[in-house]
Amino acid sequence: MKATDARSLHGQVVRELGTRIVSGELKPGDVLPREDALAESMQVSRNALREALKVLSAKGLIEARPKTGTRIRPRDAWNQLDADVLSWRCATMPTDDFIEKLGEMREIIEPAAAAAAARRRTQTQLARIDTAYRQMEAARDTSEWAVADLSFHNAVLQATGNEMMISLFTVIESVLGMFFVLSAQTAGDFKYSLPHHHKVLDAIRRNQPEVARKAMQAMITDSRANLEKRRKKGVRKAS
Amino acid sequence: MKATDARSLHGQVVRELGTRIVSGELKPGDVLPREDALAESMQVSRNALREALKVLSAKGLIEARPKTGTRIRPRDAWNQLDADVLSWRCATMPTDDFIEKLGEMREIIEPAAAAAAARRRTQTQLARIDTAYRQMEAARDTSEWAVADLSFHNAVLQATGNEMMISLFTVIESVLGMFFVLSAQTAGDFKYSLPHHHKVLDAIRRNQPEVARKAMQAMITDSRANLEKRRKKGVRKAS
DNA sequence: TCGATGCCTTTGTATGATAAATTTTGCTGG
DNA sequence: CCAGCAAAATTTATCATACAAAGGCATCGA
Repeated sequence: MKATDARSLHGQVVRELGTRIVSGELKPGDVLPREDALAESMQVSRNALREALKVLSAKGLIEARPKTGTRIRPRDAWNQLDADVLSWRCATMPTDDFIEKLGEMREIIEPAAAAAAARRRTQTQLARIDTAYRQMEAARDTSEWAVADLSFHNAVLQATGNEMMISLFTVIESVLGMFFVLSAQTAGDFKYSLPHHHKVLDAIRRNQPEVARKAMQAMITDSRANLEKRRKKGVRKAS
Repeated sequence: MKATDARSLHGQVVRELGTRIVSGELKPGDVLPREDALAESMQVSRNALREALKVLSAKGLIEARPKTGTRIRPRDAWNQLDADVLSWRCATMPTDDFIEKLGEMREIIEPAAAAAAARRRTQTQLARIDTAYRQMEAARDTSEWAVADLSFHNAVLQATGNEMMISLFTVIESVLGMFFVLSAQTAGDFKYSLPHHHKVLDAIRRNQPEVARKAMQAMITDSRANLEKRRKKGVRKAS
């Protein structure tokens, strides 16, 4: 769940090349310069560069072969659910299209997760969701709200007990991240979704899967509509 | 989507250490031997080892810090949707619990994907699904059926046009892989799910999202029941 | 024209050395 | 005896260089 360490040198190289690829500055099919040349141009040893290339290769962004060189792989080979890839996309390409897709993913994942959580949550897991909810209640600004909100949705995913579901938190994280950015300007009633969260919490507490699913579904539908509204109001080049 | 190349040396190291970690032979919290010692014990250079460690680190399996050493991260930090991690789990830990979770994921993803595909598929994408269906029809043995089945479900995911959905194909791949292994013994009517697939194809062709969703849902429910049945019949230690 | 063989470029692997970071230890002063 | 700071030791991080292997390209021959 943790992004690659940006402090280390090869971490910086990963981030640099990764963003260049994801942003489209380096297109699929392009071949990178030779390793020693690229290493020199980035002011790192070939060794550090190679470690970075291996990481990018693990994310499906590139592929290296002797003699042929290292080339960018097609977009559908990328590990689109990787935490770094998602964050790089969010950082460089907040197109309407991408936001829409993120919302779609969320709408698939979270209601199902809420239902599963209502079915199988342990006492401890419920307590964690409850704690997050209270922190949302107590939040005094958008920043506090943001971390509490993330905690809430993370706790719901945790309560499913399905580790693959939990790994999908990276997607939810991206969605909420975009939302917070876009709603930072209109800092008015940032707690408006509290009732929705309460319904979800309550349904999970009472072990009512279908109620939890519907409540979560309603919350997300509302959230997407809200996002759409703010996006239209906000400053944008293309109409 | 492609697993790490096992031909290269560091690829072998990744696989070796990865399976040892995922299988539980190396437990979370354990610290690996020092890099030079580990490199020597695995008969590779420290360089190749480090590249492997970086890849495992990118998958969230390990974390390295100076002086402290390299240690196995807790399971919920692992990138459970990574193609390699999934395949290593399938190879070493086909517990009932894990199969159940895979089925749950599939039941969440595929109906939603079918609905989205029915809504947005292009002509070309539909053609690809159709082609896969015909290959399933024409399959003469379980092996041919397996590749065609994978093609079909992959084509449906592709037709959603959502790249994150497409990346989830790794999960479906794992589920079907397990299914094929378990159903290899009873090679009787391997085409029994053909009508289900036809309904899905038809609904997607006619742009009927809810019909497609229900058809896919029915297919998966049936598939899970079937898997459960075979699993009980099969040779197992624990009842 | 086709095919095989040798060369050449690029990634893959190995080795040794130095830097940086962090924990531990030990020293000093109160 | 304890607190706090400084030095040391250990481990990863980075660098530099050399050689091996693989894959394409050209050349040469039939």
